Amino acid sequence: MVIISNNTTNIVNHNKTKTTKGRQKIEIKKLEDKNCLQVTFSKRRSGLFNKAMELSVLCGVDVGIVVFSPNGKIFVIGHPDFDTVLNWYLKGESPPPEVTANIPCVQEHNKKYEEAMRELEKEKRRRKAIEEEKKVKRNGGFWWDESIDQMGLDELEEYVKGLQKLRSAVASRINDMMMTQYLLPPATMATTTDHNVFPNNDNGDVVVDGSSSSGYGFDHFPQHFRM
Amino acid sequence: MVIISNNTTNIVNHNKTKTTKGRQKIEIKKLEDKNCLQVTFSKRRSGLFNKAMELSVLCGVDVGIVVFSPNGKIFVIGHPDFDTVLNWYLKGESPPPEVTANIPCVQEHNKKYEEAMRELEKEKRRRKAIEEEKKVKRNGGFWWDESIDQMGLDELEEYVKGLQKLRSAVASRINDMMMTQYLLPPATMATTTDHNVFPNNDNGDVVVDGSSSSGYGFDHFPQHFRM
DNA sequence: AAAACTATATTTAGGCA
DNA sequence: ATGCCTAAATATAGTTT
Repeated sequence: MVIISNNTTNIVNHNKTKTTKGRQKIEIKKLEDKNCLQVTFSKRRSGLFNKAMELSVLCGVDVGIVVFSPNGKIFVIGHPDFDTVLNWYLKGESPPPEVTANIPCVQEHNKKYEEAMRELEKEKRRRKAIEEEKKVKRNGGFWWDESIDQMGLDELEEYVKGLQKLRSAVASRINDMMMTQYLLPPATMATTTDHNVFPNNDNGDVVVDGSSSSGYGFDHFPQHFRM
Repeated sequence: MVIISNNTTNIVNHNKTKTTKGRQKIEIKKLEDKNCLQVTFSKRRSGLFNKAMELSVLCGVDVGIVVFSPNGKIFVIGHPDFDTVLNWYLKGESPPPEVTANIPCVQEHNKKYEEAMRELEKEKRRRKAIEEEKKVKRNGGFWWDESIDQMGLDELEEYVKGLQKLRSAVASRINDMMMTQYLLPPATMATTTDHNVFPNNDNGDVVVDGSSSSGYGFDHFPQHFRM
């Protein structure tokens, strides 16, 4: 005898007929049924964002996710918020360390080692960026000295490419300089506590930032978005 | 009588003593135990990346995730790869549509409607970006006409801010122009099929790109990374 | 096309090698 | 810290409203 609670009434099911088939196993390959795909996308995106925020809270780490929906809408989420995380990534930096780092000199050695390792990892990126910078400059000097209002579409696209390279070159140089300063004796270390060089926090109007800075409402995401 | 398979030997447990406590419920708040936190981070990051790639395959969508580990390492994953997705986001564009869109005129009407809605959504962003552009220009004209080699750290940071604003203004203008073209009669529509304006696919050397372009190895992530 | 619901598939906390 | 194990906790496919 199977008893099925229906939240309001108890239904006694004398035959062992199941009311639903329950969760079925599926292959991980592109869903064909357009409707099913839509529903699955919604459910799984929610699940993914939940997991991301749980990871962020449990481990005190920063995360950013961007998803393009099947209908071309963009969904983002992040802690502290997507754009901030993005900029840390673009700058090749880590989020500012917590103030727990102020325990004087115990972890000093460890810290230096980690810093050095990180620098090593960045080396490749930096070098590549510098090469790009050089290439851009060689390519006719000050190509950017124009107003974009007169450009056509193709010119604009070229322009954006150039900017992209230049930005990454600049970011790289900033890293370089900061690193150099960190490696000097502590007395001469500049007080560059504010790592947030890129200030674009205009994420609210991209599409949706489910619970990014809204105190982690894990149980429900804003339902006002339509894909 | 409980029979517990131990992979190699069968252990018959006559008492109903459980061998493990199994999964315990935990609160979603920062883990205190440093060691536990580390383990949980690894496990859950794996889980998160798996879910992301499943979502990507099941729904045929593009995803990007970046996570800063507790030890300051950066983990990224994405489809087709993180940097590509990132650039789509930065440009405010959608990934290039699949060629399935060639079914002649049935969904034509629907498509136009969706396009219009998307344009509407972009309007806010566009306007804001244009305002920023104006502000930047008013702010002394061609501030960018300098070489970055002579700049100090503070100047560089200001410079990057400016570039950031300019880039978003340019991206916005490109969107604008493309949209305008799309809305003209089909005969005059420009053939701008290549949406990939930003080509930086140098993600390999950031930290790790678990299975991004390696054919979705869901069951195992590269284990050569150390946090 | 978004909620609720059920039954099952998957994930993962806590141990241990 | 990675891999495996178990049992319990979640996530979610399929269905219904």
